[in-house]
Amino acid sequence: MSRSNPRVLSTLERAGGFASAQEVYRLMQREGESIGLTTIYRSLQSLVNDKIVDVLRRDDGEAIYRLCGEAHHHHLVCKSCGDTVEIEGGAIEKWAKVMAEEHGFRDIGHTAEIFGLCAKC
Amino acid sequence: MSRSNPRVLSTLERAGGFASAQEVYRLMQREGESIGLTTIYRSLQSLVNDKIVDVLRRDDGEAIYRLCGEAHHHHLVCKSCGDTVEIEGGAIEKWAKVMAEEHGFRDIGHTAEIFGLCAKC
DNA sequence: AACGGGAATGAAAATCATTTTCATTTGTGA
DNA sequence: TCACAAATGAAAATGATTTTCATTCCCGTT
Ligand SMILES: [Zn+2]
Ligand SMILES: [Zn+2]
Ligand SMILES: [Zn+2]
Ligand SMILES: [Zn+2]
Repeated sequence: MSRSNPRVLSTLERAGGFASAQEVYRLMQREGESIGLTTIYRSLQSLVNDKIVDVLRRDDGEAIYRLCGEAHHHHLVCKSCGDTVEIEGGAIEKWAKVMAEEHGFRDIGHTAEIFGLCAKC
Repeated sequence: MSRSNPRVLSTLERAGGFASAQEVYRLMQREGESIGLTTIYRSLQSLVNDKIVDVLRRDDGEAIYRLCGEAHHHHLVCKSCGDTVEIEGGAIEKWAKVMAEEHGFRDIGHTAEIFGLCAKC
């Protein structure tokens, strides 16, 4: 596998930590950086593998990459404008544990996302 | 706009109420039905507009259409053998609603999955 | 410095779901 | 029967993502 090109991560940060591969590409072009789209896809994929960014899907199916902090959290995402709020899992954390025990599962993780329309949309 | 071709809805039901457009197409072909892919996309879109089916996204970005009224549930998946258990959302359902309200989001949906190692693995 | 091999890069082609175009067929009411 | 709108689907277009593959870059060794 390949390692992430640092300029890609840097651009994702500059984009507000939330963008599609195509958007990162256009942004870098606009700023005069010379890079291939392929490298952007590869770098983002590598960042996902390393759990440095999350990947979600827009309503239209395009993948959006989001820089994630260390702390475990969940997302509230606007279906229309892509605005994202990091939220606490609250009751989910216990729910996951209880459900897993109940069915004999161990070594668990979980994902939970909420999608909807934000106040502006 | 166009109205939904009834054979498409019937096929989606027969598929367990959960399939992509391409899967509906392949299923109808296998059963000897003559229909164009375009009509399937149009019909599914129309069913979505009429709120007869939901549309979600697979991890790979492909749209999957789900008959509304299918019981809402979540999954507990084994990372190793792929075994899957359908589970109730429990506290999650209220969590999603509360979190959304708190941030001014409306018209929401959510996803939540737990993954781990099952008893056999 | 010259060499060599593996990693990184990116242009171009391939893939694949979905949408658009547009010519043809079908249904329906006057 | 006629006219006309809606429905259909083949084919082309679109657009994101992946694959291919030749070239370039990096780095340690001779
Ligand atoms: Zn919004
Ligand atoms: Zn959590
Ligand atoms: Zn298992
Ligand atoms: Zn739920």
